[in-house]
Amino acid sequence: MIQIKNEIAKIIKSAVDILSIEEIEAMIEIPQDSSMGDYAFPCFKLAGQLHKAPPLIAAELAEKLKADIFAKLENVNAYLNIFIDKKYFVKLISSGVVAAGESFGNSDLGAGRKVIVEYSAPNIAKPFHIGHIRSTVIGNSIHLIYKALGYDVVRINHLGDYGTQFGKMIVAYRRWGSEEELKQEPIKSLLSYYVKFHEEAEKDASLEDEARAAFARLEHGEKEETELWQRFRAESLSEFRRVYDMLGISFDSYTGESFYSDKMPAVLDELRAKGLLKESQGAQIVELEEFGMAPALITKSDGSSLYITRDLAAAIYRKNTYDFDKCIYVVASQQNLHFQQWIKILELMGYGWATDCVHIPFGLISMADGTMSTRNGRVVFLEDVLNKAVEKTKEIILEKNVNTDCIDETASMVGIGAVIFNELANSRIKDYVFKWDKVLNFDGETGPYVQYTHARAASVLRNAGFDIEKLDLESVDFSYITGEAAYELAKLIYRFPEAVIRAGEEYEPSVVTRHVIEIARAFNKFYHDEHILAEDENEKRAKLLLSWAAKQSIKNGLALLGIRAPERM
RNA sequence: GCGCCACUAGCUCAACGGAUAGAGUACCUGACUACGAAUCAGUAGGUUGCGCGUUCGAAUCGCGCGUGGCGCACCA
Repeated sequence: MIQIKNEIAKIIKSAVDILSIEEIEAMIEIPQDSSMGDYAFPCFKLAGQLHKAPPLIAAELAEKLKADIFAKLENVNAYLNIFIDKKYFVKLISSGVVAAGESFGNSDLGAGRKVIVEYSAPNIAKPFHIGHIRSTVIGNSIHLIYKALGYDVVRINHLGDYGTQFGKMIVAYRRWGSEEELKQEPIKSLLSYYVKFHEEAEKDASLEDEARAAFARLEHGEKEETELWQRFRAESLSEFRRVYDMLGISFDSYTGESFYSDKMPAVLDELRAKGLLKESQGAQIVELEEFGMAPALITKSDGSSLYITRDLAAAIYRKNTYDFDKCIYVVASQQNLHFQQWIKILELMGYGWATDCVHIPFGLISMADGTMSTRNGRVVFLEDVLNKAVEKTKEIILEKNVNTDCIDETASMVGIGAVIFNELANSRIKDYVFKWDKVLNFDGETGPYVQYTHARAASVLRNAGFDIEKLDLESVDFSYITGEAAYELAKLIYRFPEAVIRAGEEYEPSVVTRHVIEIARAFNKFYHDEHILAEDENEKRAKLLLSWAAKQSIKNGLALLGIRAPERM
């Protein structure tokens, strides 16, 4: 599809040749109010070199520039306001979407480049709770966005399947657990043992030492501990898979922390050989004071490993295995310091590719009565949230008497879509408090609103018997698209690919979410203001094509968020 | 104490250093005899936490302060 900004930049450059096309393009903006043009070029920066007042420059440009794609040029103060020929614009977007179809919004920016996205990474033997939704859903969307940008993407679920917590679990199971319980309700039982452990550890601190010892034995490969750990791991994984299936999420690799346990000695040797390791209070550390950071603890005084050690091993392993161009870690902002230390250590080890590793943090989800905590059982299970959302959707469908023969599937699409959409609607860095009425709200800027818009467009196209395959594009007369609402919709569709690129650059799925909302809102206004199934065949054909383009854009946008778009709901 | 992050309408949030700071929600009001009312439209709502600076121009950049969150050695 033709890049209008680039076209404008070329035309401006031909008149004032003091900036590069890229610089001009970066200066071109989109006015908030479309009465000030489809695009605008502020002339302040030219003033110095041209020795003229900005408004004068703008006026001269408005006078001087001529091109077929311009309907009108105006100058308001220092701005050159550019109005694109509507017919040209609408034709451009409609044919662009038709040509691209399912891949409208995609590009080849990342062709030939490999990206790893690490996300979700729940702790085995703990329930999958609402706090895990962020990494899971944000990471999944980032992977989809990078894929759309043409990158070769590898999805890794770095399971939290190792560490002292398993020592705790083993101790707790031995003391208070039973084979019987574990068989019947594996996750709930494991959670109760974990909670019990922390209750008891409050009274008896020696339990913590016992847990560390149990983990040390696990790390040494002792049979009994290993068997228990494997048991816990298998039970948890099958539970996680159930939730991933509901969300429609999968991974290329489930190599968690335990996978790297046998790769750590080599890392330790390397750190030692490079003179980075230092003993302190019986533990091995890397001193980072000169970089303004607390020292990083590499191994505990009992010799067992820590999180950061495994992350170092994992990064090196991944570089060797995948030779990535970029490795994206979608992990909570609480771990900012950890990632700063970790990346600094990789740098100190002499790995230039350390800068290709990026931590993408996100804010905290808390409960109204405090931080979410597995230890004291104050959690909301993600599966319960998804089920409730589906249930509520089903009630609404039945109430509205929707014409669909697959109520359950639609309810699942919309209910789960609502939860995902809600999660991806805001900037990922924002903290928020979990509230049932918020996650179950289907009015306003929500997933169901966007999906409804898609279904509505589908309905009009269905009623008209519109078939894009049989449409002769040349026969469509876009001069029938005259309304302001139609034109605003066309502009938003045109800009969808730019939103995808920006979302990728900023690792920010909400950029796509918001753009999809904008398209949906514009379509609804268009739908309301104008009669699509017009008497005049030519008018109808043009409007149907625009509707089809809107529907396709919404569908593609939702797909990048990991949400399906129903034909009816 | 030190570090990182956040702070915009009653609430939840937008806004490539650019024009009169925008949506949703809640309150009030209007529109289903055209294609789906899970919709659309209107009224009202602001000293962008505070101060100083940089700039032709600051919600946005810098410095200082305030409030809140998170982190800071054997958890992950």
